[in-house]
Amino acid sequence: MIRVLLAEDQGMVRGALATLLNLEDDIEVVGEAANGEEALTVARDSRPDVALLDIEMPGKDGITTAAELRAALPDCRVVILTTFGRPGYLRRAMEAGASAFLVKDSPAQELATAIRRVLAGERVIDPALAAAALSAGPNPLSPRERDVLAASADGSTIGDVATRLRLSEGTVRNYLSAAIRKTAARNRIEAVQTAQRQGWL
Amino acid sequence: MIRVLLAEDQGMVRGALATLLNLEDDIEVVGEAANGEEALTVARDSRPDVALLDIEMPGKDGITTAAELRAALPDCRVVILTTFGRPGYLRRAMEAGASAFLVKDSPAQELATAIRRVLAGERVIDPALAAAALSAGPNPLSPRERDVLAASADGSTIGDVATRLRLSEGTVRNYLSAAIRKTAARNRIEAVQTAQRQGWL
DNA sequence: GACCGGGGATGACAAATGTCATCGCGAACA
DNA sequence: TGTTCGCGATGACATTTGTCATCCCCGGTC
Repeated sequence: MIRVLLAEDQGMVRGALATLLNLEDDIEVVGEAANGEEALTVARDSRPDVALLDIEMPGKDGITTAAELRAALPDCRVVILTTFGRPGYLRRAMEAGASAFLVKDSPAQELATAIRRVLAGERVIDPALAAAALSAGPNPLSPRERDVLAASADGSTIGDVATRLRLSEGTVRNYLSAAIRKTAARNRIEAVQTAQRQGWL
Repeated sequence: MIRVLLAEDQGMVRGALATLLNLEDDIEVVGEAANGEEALTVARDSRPDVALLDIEMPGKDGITTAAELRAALPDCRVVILTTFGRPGYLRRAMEAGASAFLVKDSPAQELATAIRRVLAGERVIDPALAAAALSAGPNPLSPRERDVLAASADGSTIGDVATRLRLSEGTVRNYLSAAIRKTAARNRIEAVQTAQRQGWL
């Protein structure tokens, strides 16, 4: 039996996926979690063979969780499951040690297939997505530019961001200007959007 | 047997939910759809007792679909399923003739329960969400303010919006200013965000 | 007929944002 | 040892955005 841990914040989706997986006669869901923290503690107890991690979770996200899980349980393979097939997500997931990267758009039966293939030592990645991730290149934003852009994402004013990040307003403007240039945007709203679309935040 | 139509764009979630529902011995999924248009055509063929509609779908969204479905098949009850429990969504869903409003956060077994209760003539709504929707009041934005705010949501410049909506730049600024005031925001980014959070767009 | 309210517009003004040049500091690096 | 790069800052400047008063037109409605 393949022992699976399932981390997904939406209860209805989590329950449905668990049911789906438990119907497979070689798969058994041995733990469920609604966020990254929970996934780590549950994993330490249940010792799964594969952890299925959603990226978009409150608190600790799936990619961060993947990295910590790989460190804590090196034998446990990680399958990343996400709503958005963003190039930066894929890149970061691979760097965090994931063995597979699935988007929720794909048909349901691919989930069990991917789990089996991962356990056989394979890596499972949508070829089109892999190509997109490679052609998009790495994140061009410096860490600080990322911080500033992320802090601006909620509509905060430059003054707000400066206070929150303990920077001068001029500095914030400079970083934003650089981010806008690097994302080929016309203002920070567009910059935030392209950065998010690429998975750079 | 309760005949259910399932409309949800994410293949993996749709498949899992279908499996979950088919396990119930009084429920049968008689049709699946990945968007609103498809849901309508499938419904005309499969004549479901209940249609389960996701709001966030590409093309025709779940609420619009609900209204058209109620017109085409008056005997078919509508259950709205959504990721976001936004007050405006609930309000619009009810106005579109929905019998139930579920958020995907809630546990999986609530889905089957809700379907049975809806078929028994009940309405199923999370009380906390209902209270939020009532206390939030109706959408304060005029139709045109809504248009302009929605057109600004993607980071377009005022000039862009003016061109797209065939308005003068000054007019766009005026509408945006009004929308900012009504949403108690400090700039249009915040205005867009609160409007989206309330389900006003 | 008078009186709204919404849509659309103009002009003026203040405030916020974006751009650029320039500086200092420190760490990495060839 | 000099060079490069990221971080942080300042000042000046042009542009964009947000606010406000004021106007016109039109379709209700009292």
